[in-house]
Amino acid sequence: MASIKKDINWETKVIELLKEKKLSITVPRKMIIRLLLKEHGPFSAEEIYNKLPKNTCDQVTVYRCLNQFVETQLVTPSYFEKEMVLFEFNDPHHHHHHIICKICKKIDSFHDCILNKIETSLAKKGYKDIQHRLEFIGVCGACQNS
Amino acid sequence: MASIKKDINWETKVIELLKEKKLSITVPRKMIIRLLLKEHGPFSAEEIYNKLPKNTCDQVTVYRCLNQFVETQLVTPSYFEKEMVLFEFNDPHHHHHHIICKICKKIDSFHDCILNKIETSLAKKGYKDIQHRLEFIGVCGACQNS
DNA sequence: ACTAAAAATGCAAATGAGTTGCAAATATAT
DNA sequence: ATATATTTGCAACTCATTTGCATTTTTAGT
Repeated sequence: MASIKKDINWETKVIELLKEKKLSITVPRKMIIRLLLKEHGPFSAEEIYNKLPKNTCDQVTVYRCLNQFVETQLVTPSYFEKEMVLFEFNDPHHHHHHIICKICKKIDSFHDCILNKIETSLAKKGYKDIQHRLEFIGVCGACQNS
Repeated sequence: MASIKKDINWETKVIELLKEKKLSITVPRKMIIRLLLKEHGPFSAEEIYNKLPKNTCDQVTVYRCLNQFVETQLVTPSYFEKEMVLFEFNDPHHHHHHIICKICKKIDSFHDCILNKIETSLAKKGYKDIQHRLEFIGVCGACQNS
């Protein structure tokens, strides 16, 4: 009973999100968004595909959906390394960043957002040899009228 | 005369850098480092290959060299998008970050390094709809003794 | 609801940046 | 100068992601 109710709530929430972004409501889209809401990644496209119930959809569909979600900013991609794009639900109320271990590749996240504060907080967590990558993405003056 | 002298200086500087990183001195390595010192990227592996004088080396060698340079931190990679890794000489005295235009993909760089300051400075430069990606890379506690 | 038009999906095939194996060439150390 | 180790070129390969097209599902209009 409780779980049915809970699923109905997920369904409603997910449909709302898709409508907000003007994306049509399809089974694969709903399943992927629900997964990303329930489990907090970041996950690769392949991990997402594997986490979906068998026969939910083709792997190609996962790629297509994720691309659309990124375009509509429903989902945020992180580019840690070559061939390592990880996706996460984009919740503006839980803005955060990640740290990846160079060796074991485990990813941890933190909610600080000023660089020096961050480095201190990461050092306290036991990380050594910390580097960072900071990239901004925007629309330049020249492209604003096109 | 002046240009020969200048080239000799480049040669010396480049050899010094390679030795510092304990990399053997080869023609392709020297050429790639010299290019990255002379022109400030960031450049893709392909761009680098094309900028090298014809027949300097194979494209595979460019990939191999760049990977070694990244490993030894002689060069810094930026991951703006999937399949878009850009390389730059890593000069600790000119620490900076980039902004890419979502539309035209032109890359600009800036030297501020506190997030709010940065966003203000980018807005002054005329960018709109600014997002950022900040990732940290380090060695976690568990991996420090392995 | 019913139907036509639009959009999304599955499958198979293609793409393409980056990697790998191996023999030949080059660099390093003694 | 010679032996050993490293790097390079070439060709073939890999593998995540994309694309084309026929089929299915969704949406919007009546």
